[in-house]
Amino acid sequence: MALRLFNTRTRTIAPFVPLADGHVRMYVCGLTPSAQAHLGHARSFLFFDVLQRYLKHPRNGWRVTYVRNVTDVDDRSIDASKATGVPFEQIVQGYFDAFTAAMETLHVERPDREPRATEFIPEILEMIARLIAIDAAYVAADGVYFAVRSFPRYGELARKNLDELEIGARIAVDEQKRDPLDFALWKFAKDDEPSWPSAYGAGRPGWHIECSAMAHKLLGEPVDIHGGGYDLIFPHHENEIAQTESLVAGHMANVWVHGGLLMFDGKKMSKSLGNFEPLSAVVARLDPLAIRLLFLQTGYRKPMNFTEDAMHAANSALERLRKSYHAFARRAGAETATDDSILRGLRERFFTTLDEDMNTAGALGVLFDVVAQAGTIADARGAAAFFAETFALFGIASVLDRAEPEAAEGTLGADQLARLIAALGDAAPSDGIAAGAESVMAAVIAARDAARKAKDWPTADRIRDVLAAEKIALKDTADGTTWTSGA
RNA sequence: GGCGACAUAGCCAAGUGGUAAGGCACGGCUCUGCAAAAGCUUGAUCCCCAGUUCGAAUCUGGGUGUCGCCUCCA
Repeated sequence: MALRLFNTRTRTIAPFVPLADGHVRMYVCGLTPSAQAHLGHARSFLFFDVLQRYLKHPRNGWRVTYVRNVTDVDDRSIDASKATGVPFEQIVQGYFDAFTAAMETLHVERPDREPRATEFIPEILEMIARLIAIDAAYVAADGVYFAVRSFPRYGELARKNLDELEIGARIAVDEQKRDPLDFALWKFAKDDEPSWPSAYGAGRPGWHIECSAMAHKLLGEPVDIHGGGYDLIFPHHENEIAQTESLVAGHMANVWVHGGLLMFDGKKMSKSLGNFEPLSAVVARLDPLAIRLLFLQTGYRKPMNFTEDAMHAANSALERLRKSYHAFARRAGAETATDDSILRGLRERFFTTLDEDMNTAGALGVLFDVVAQAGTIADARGAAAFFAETFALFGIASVLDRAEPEAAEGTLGADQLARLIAALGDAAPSDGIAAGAESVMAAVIAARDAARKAKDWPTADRIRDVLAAEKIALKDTADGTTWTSGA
């Protein structure tokens, strides 16, 4: 068994083999930082991150060149600039920095290249010139357009028919275009808009040509994998194909991979609907590793609804995996190496499951089978190593470094301390509130322990009730009693 | 209006022809003086109808519902 991937162009799952020996070239359409990034972007880039990790994993052992572009100039950022007076470069940089920081907390590895559209203006203009030369593009009053009718295979990727598209098209009819579906390669600047000079007039690149030009320049054709979200299939990727394949023989990409969209409240998370919380805020509020786990628990091609309930479930699941790993690690110290067919079987099943179109959810299920079969697994060291390996693959390895939860945690307000001291009576620390939460709680716990030793259950339980009223929970463990405050 | 995807236990979800993984929650059990924590553990015949097949959640046809694309969008 080896890796198989679903190819949007053929709509089938087929074995994935790098075109160049042992080297995978992957181009993923990245962010347009003209607004806050959201969890939907994270889901998509998280998936390609895991894919990229797996391509490099010893199981496949390929070298990967991963390019993810940045569309650092577009209508939205220019409009925002006009409205606020802030240069568009600054607006874009701000959103991009926030996005990058969030990606880092999510442990999404940085692609090898993150090219920006504005750094490839010459390449873009060269491609436009070549398209004009073969009559696939033409100059109109407000820009340069690609003539979709010049490309016979237009619509092949999205399985759309040009004539049917036009019947229901909601595109504003533009007299300057030869066909309503023609799209801009170059947009002439109005008044004082940011622009770059060109043979046709000062302007800025259209979105689609950027990716064609950057992929061509940095990776060439065909790339092994061209990816993005499902919403990019049409028109973005269709247009990229039309542009590039008008100029080069064959396909621009061997496999087209598209990630399912993230929904919120039953609707696609999107800039236009604005139905999302900024990614930077989400990442600060929720455990980024639990977010990763949550996304990996659903097939990457399926639409997925984001809910707080699912988030909580992922938190618990992640915690369970972490605990199981630590249990194996503790056992591993004492044992002599063992050959373990059960563990080997589970490991093999993990990878054959993952091989089938990156079935991370199924593979995760195998991981939980390891947890469930902990008792029958003899090779604890091997199990710990297997966890470390798979966690690294899924980008959640750092959860293994997390220490066991603090024995005592939390802060208490002065009023809370005062009430506790009052309840303690003679057992309270002599310096009262000044003693601090730790000392007061130590006294409380000592008082309860004394009562428990004396089998004075009513007193012991009363103390716990007093604490409960202050939202303080006690936990009796083999090593003593710990407490936590708050929700 | 056109094109496409999805519909599995309370919630999330894997599984594409041979008698339904897993996670979370709930209930039960173990352990605890009790509780908490921890560990173990019980639940589904797969939206509806018809068909193909020895056999279908998995294939075909018809419904119903939800979502996406057709306009910037991962």
